[in-house]
Amino acid sequence: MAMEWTEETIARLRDLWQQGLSTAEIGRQLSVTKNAVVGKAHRLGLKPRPSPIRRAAKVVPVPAAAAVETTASSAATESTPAPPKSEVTAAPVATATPVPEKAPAKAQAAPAPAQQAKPVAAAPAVAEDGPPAPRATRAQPRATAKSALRPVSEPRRRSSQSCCWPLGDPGTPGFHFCGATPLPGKPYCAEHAQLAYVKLRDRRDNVA
DNA sequence: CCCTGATTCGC
DNA sequence: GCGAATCAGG
Repeated sequence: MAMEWTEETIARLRDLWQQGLSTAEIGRQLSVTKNAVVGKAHRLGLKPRPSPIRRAAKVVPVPAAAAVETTASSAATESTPAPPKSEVTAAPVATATPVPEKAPAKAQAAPAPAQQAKPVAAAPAVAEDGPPAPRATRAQPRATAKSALRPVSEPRRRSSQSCCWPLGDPGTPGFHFCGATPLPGKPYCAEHAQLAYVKLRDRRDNVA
């Protein structure tokens, strides 16, 4: 069954996406797979994040018919003779977005260093429910978390004006977000930020 | 092997 | 429209 992309889930997707979280991570917090996340993100039109790969020349059949219609309509708009080979696609970085540098980002930029410390939705007060409430268990199953967790100074990228801490189970009637005023540059309010930024290396074991 | 995102294509 | 399968780079 297809995921119900409600306004709330979409809003969350957008928010998390904007925060720079990885697709897999967004998926975990949203209880969907990374594929679903990236797929939806595409359809939503948002998706200008650094891609690890270039993926340009594939084994796609590309019959001779593809070369047709070059002259027909698009006068001088479309004319890509296709690069000869390994074209180091100069990743079209955000057009006019103050995207943080990549280099320094590794040390102190995005709130999601990935693979080490990540803001995860720890089970709020509704954890007793039992359902797929976001949880933060398994602190350090492996030694990957060698570095200490520290969000340090977040880049001033206020995403929303309300804490997006999830309360309840997404998809259920009672689900809603905290809504309180978040900390500057963070998606959560002061209280939830404390719970959110914990060390954790959870994998994908959604319950939904 | 782990991770990442991108694209395809059956549903 | 959705997302698993697949691809592809780090």
